[in-house]
Amino acid sequence: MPIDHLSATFAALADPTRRAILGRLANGEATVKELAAPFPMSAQAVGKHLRVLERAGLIERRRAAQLRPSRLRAVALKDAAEWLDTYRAFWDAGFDRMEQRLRDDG
Amino acid sequence: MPIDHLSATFAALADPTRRAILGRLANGEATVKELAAPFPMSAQAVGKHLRVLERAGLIERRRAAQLRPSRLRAVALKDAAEWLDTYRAFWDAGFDRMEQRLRDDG
DNA sequence: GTCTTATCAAACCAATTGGTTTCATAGCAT
DNA sequence: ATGCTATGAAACCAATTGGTTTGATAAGAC
Repeated sequence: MPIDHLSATFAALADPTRRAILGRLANGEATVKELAAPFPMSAQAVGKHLRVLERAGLIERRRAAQLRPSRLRAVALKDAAEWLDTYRAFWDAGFDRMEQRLRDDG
Repeated sequence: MPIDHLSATFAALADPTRRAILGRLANGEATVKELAAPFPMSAQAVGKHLRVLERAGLIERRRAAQLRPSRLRAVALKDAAEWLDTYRAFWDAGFDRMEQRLRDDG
């Protein structure tokens, strides 16, 4: 298990089910059962995905009666986005290597 | 193994060694041995990381004598960055849920 | 030609992942 | 009280991961 925050974030995003869950939570809170509905898997499996997302800081969960609604913590995506942003200049200008960029700038 | 491109990309980025390799390649081509030097692991282990990066489209490799220099393909990060960008508005404005954002906009 | 270097490939291993099933528990409904 | 519903927890399993070691191969160096 990766101990650094960035690795945990990217690992959490490396699963289409988890990305879909985040997409659903962008519309607001949802319970485990609601989140599981679209997927061909048990609610327990979705519960495991939620735990991965929670450990990565990407969601928060609260207690409401016997329900455990999750909600998005989008700010946890910030570091990942910033890491990628350091490479944006490379592909935006069609350069894959910094040396090329420096050469053409000079 | 995830078949979708986005999952493969995020999975490739979910390892600090691989992110460091990409950082090194931002300065230009490097051989397996050069890339392995900073890490406390065998060149074979780094070779495996390179294969992961290659399958994700994040690097390209060529043959030069007995060397196999790798170079960055930054454009392969574009989709991942765009996925994250769809959430940027959430944390930029301090909102974690779209419903809040819509409510405040209205 | 022989040696050395750089790399890949394969076998192996422990730990992790992503799913299942089963059981336990908490709380609403009747 | 009794039962149903939502969820968590644990045991289990197959596949994957990230490393190792060993052996093969390809190409430059002497």
